[in-house]
Amino acid sequence: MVSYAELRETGAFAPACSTRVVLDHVMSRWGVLVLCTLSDGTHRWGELRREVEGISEKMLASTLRQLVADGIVHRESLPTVPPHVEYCLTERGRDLMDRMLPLIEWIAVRADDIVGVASRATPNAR
Amino acid sequence: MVSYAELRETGAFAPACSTRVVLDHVMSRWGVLVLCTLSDGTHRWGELRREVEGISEKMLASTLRQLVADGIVHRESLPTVPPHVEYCLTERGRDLMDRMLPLIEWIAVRADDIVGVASRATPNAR
DNA sequence: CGCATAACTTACCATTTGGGGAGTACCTTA
DNA sequence: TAAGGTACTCCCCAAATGGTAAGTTATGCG
Repeated sequence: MVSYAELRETGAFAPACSTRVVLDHVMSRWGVLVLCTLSDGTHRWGELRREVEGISEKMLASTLRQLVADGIVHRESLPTVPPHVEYCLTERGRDLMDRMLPLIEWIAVRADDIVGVASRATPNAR
Repeated sequence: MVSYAELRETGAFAPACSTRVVLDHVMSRWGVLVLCTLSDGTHRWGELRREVEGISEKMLASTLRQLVADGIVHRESLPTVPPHVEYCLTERGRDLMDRMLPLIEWIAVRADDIVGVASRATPNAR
């Protein structure tokens, strides 16, 4: 188990480093949602479009392209007409989601509470 | 331990829900970096500005304002001249970072490999 | 014949994001 | 009296983000 401080000293968080790039891919607004959905199993394009509510075709396409290029998501195109394309996590993707899901769950459970603090804007809160 | 599928069924990931709002605050480009730095202990404004390389004053201010409003970061202003302001994680923030740091570390360790896959574009990788 | 279907891509345009730099407040020190 | 240090806020503008809608490809079906 490495600490954040140790990693920082290795230069792992410099302005244009690979860590920041991966962070941007994986923790982007739509990236997180797509990955969570895929953590549930293989999904087709159309299913992802429906399940990740609010995503546009453009963003779904570019998000998936990025995650596939990063080796986190696997794309399988079945040679049927009309085309069927399936997406699932690679082993690397499953490893990643093993770490991300606990975080997502923690957030989902407490989210109402957290934005509640904000919207009530209680000056003497806590 | 709740699963993503179960959470989804509760409506926890609908388009403008609190989960997505918190996700946006906490997993934003600068939010992650500020939180990681604070997970290392209390920091002053000027220290954060230096340690989170590349952040502008504007973004540091708005990121901190958001995290403070969400009850994740605590702000303490010391009545000295010139002013000293200290930021640290709240208990909620420490809880959050307990979940986030393993993920960050996993990413930092493998980031070179991941973007490497992208630039090499190896079709049979992993 | 021509429409439907699935998974995209492309072009255009509005909104959002975010950088730069000046402004502010306040007391201390030269 | 003037400069300086600290932690901001505000305004303007350029650049990136992302939505909408139309186009594409290939074939089965009414």
